[in-house]
Amino acid sequence: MSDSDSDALLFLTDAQLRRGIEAMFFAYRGFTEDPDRILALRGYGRAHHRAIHFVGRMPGTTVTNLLDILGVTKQSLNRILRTLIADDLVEVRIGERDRRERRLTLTPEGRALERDLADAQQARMRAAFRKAGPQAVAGFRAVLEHMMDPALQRQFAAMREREER
Amino acid sequence: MSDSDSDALLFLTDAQLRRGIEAMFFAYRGFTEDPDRILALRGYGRAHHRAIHFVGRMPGTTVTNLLDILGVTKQSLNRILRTLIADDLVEVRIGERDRRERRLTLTPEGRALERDLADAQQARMRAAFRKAGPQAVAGFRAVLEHMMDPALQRQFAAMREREER
DNA sequence: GTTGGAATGTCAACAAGGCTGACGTATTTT
DNA sequence: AAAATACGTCAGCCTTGTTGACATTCCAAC
Repeated sequence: MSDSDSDALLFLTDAQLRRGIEAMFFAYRGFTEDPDRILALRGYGRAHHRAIHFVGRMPGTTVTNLLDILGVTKQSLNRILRTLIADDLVEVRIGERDRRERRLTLTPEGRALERDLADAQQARMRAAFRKAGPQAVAGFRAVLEHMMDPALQRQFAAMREREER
Repeated sequence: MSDSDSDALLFLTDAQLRRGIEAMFFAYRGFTEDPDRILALRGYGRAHHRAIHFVGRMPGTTVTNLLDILGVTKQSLNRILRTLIADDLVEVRIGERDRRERRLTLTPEGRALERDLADAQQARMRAAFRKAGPQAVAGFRAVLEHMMDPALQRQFAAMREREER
């Protein structure tokens, strides 16, 4: 291996990878902290946040679709969904074309909570993005995308397209 | 605001921030997946991984120090440590200067598991780093650092210095 | 020296939120 | 009519977070 080759690969050393791993761990804590505080006020947890987020993002989604995205069992999701429906944050309608499906949407109250949570989480993300600059943000996202499982990468790409429409 | 200003801030739109948030969520799943499989074989969870990782990184650390880094209650950590000690992965020595302290180190067996876990997690990180390139990796780390809480940022910087010695 | 407070760590009990397995009920597809 | 799909639910388990009560040790003030 030539000197320039090994130079070019210096960012792949064990030490560098370990730094990446630890950065990921510490940053994720910051990432969840602010919404966690809001959720705690209402006796909810992160699972509720995830459900609210993705129902808000894809209104009219089905339970099965949500299961794929969240990567939990239906029993687990059902428990959370049950409380959200009981608390009138999520609304269920029987599918029109296929009446086995349950179409999920946020109620006005659900949208309000979704905004609160998103605002809190986005504030920190915005600050980090601004301090790091656009180039860094592009890199941040590139690395994260490559770190996902292929199936999730596709999910992610699909959401991006939904965004652009 | 001039056109060039608004152009420069395009990476801070709500849509971009949302993409960042979702990327973070999906990527973290990938990030934990591979070690999770190894841990499951021995009946351990992520909490065990975190403890093993940081004890390996800072041999002779105390319980309190570990608590600061992991951000859980001492009761929670204690339960995990108890199993790791019983399974002979972590060794405890009473502090020499202050006999209230418990100094933690990995046993040879603990180091072996630590390496297995690190190898699994690093493999994915290395692949992502390589595909994204050195510039992206720098950006990735810059954004993550700015996303941490200030206290954790300091912890992170301290570990980096330890690295460089 | 003794004593009282602070720091360190342990044990017990509880809750959230994952999981598996089994089963029931509509509804659609074949 | 039979098979497959979408969803809900009951029961029970595990990990890992929490709070509360308690034991040990150190240190500093008296």
